[in-house]
Amino acid sequence: MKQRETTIYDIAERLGLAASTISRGLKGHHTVSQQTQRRIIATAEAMGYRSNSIAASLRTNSTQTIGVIVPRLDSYLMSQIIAGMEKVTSEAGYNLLISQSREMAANEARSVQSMLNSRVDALLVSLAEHTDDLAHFEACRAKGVPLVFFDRVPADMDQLCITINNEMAGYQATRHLLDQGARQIMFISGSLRRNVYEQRLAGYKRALTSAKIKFNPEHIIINDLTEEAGIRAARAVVSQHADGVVVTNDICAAACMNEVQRLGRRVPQQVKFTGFNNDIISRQVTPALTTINYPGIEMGEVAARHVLAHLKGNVDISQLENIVIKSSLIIRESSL
Amino acid sequence: MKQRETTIYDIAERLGLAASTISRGLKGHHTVSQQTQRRIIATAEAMGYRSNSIAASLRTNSTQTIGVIVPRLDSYLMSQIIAGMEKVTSEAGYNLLISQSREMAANEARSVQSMLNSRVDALLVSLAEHTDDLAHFEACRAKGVPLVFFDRVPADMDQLCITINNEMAGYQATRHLLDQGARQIMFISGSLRRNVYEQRLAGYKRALTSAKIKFNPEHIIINDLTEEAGIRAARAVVSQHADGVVVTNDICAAACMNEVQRLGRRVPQQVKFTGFNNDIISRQVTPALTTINYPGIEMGEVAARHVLAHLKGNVDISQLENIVIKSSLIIRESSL
DNA sequence: TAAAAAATAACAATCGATTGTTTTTATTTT
DNA sequence: AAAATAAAAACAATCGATTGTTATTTTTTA
Repeated sequence: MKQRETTIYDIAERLGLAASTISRGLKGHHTVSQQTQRRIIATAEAMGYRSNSIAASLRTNSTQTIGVIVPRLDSYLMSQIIAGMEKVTSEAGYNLLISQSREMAANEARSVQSMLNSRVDALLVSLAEHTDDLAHFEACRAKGVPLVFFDRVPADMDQLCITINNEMAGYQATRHLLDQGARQIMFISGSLRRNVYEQRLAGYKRALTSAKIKFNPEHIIINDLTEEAGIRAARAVVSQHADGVVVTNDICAAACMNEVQRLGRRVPQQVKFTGFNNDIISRQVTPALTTINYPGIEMGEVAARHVLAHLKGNVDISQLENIVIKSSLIIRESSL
Repeated sequence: MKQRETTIYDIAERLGLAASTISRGLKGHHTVSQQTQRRIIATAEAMGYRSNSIAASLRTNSTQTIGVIVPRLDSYLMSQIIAGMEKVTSEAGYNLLISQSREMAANEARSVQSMLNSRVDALLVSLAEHTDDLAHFEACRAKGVPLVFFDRVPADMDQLCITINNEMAGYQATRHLLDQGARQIMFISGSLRRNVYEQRLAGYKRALTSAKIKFNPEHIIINDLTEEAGIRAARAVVSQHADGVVVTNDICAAACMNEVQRLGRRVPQQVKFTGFNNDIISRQVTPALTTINYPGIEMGEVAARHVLAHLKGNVDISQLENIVIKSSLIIRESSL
């Protein structure tokens, strides 16, 4: 039972003015006298008037809304990124329309469509694991809707991408374990279809090469980086006699490390671990987990700020290719 | 540089039909012949037509959008709840407009206004810590916008609320520690202005009473439940010679428990801990943390399903007062 | 004081889809 | 074949705010 809402026409009628005058009066346009403005605002207030953004959007062709599509919402990193975006956009008067692909390309495509139908002013996207065809983003270009990728970005698309230096982070984590004396270093990662994992692997390989250690494909485990996956991976860590493990996610790393200890290996003495993201869990697990600081909130803020600047016309994101947020290795007991 | 979009008028012109026929044809209305429908759909496809939801919303007075306001987005529990909501609503063709109050009543009020301006079909809210005046929700009632609270709900508002049984959970956690022999049990909690904490405290007190233990106000610590707060609280736990600690959040509990161990107390032998939420961290910390399973995803799903059912007219939420999601104590090593 | 200039406010089209009503066309029935 | 009915499509108003243009006051200037 939606009530009929008060409109500018109602106010106009009450005051014996034209609707256009109400519209201008409400936003302090100089062609409406101060006195009339005060009357309009007072009456609007009294009548419980609330501007209908839908009508305004239709007319102005701008919704003050930004669409966000992430692989999954129930992840600490993603929630940090979104929190950063929300802070920046809400301060600028923009709303956030959010959806999750749940790692499926079909859902992602549906979301893009739906958001374009909702006429979002811009789109911020982190790719689903199973997205390989990027055709569903073509519509953004066609409609002129700014598109920015973050974290999980496409390999070859002429579009602004916000990432950390994943290759470097993978290198640093691996290099650190090598420096600590590890020689049989395993690498546990999410699907290599996604840049974040593929590049971390590249960094891992580079570190091995730099230490003149031959890459062993058996040392690579690809899974979904959940707790359960970490526990499963622990058996391989033990059976492969690994003395170091680079995991591309703290949750999986923590679970794996705990299970490895349960299986009788001592961490860090026998097996050293590094994780990824600097999740809270990395600080509270025993031993504390060496990890890569991933500034999620900042990534969200940067992505949002660039999109807003582009919408204001201050920046042209089509002139930008890549923005790299600074990450860093945080060394804790799990690798010493 | 937004392109001009294809409209039903463009399609109408191309086919020599009326716009109304295009509109009906696109949604398979029976007054448009099968053959014409096929022609319309094919042409729409060819012209890259995308329905403008804004225009439709204006006309139909329904946006297929649900607003969500949470105290903060970067919390694992909240992200689980939102994930549950997103799953249910997206399957029903609804979008989610999300904002965070960052625990401030003013932001919350602003979000309500903004969402009403955006004409959301319904509103799902979890209260900010500092909200005591609920006047900003009055507008929802006035406009007839369905309003459902979850997790952090108002004490006295005639509105549907989705919660767990916080009193019972607080009782169970405390009772369990008592059963394990603890007698000096501290209670670490967020602001008692919010039902979730106030009721857990009530459960704590009831458990003490049931064991004929006098309530000691010095055993209550109120903080913001962060890691840092947990670490700070650890000193009090030690100095008060507590042998049991009920913490209303796993992150704070894990941090506190770790710090208490660092300070030389043995857990669970000397001090037993229980947390809240069944966060991943509760499983990975050492010793594993006894906690209350808080089904966040399910809470989000239930909230969303009820709102959708109400919008469809299948349920009248104004006839419902409270829906309690089942929670349960999960016993792990930290309390044995 | 009349004309020019400036300040206010009204007029009217527009954004794009929806939907009740009417008209036209096609199909049945007698 | 004419009348009655059904099917298909057109017409036109509507949702509520915005904005370019025009009209009316008011103020200033000559």
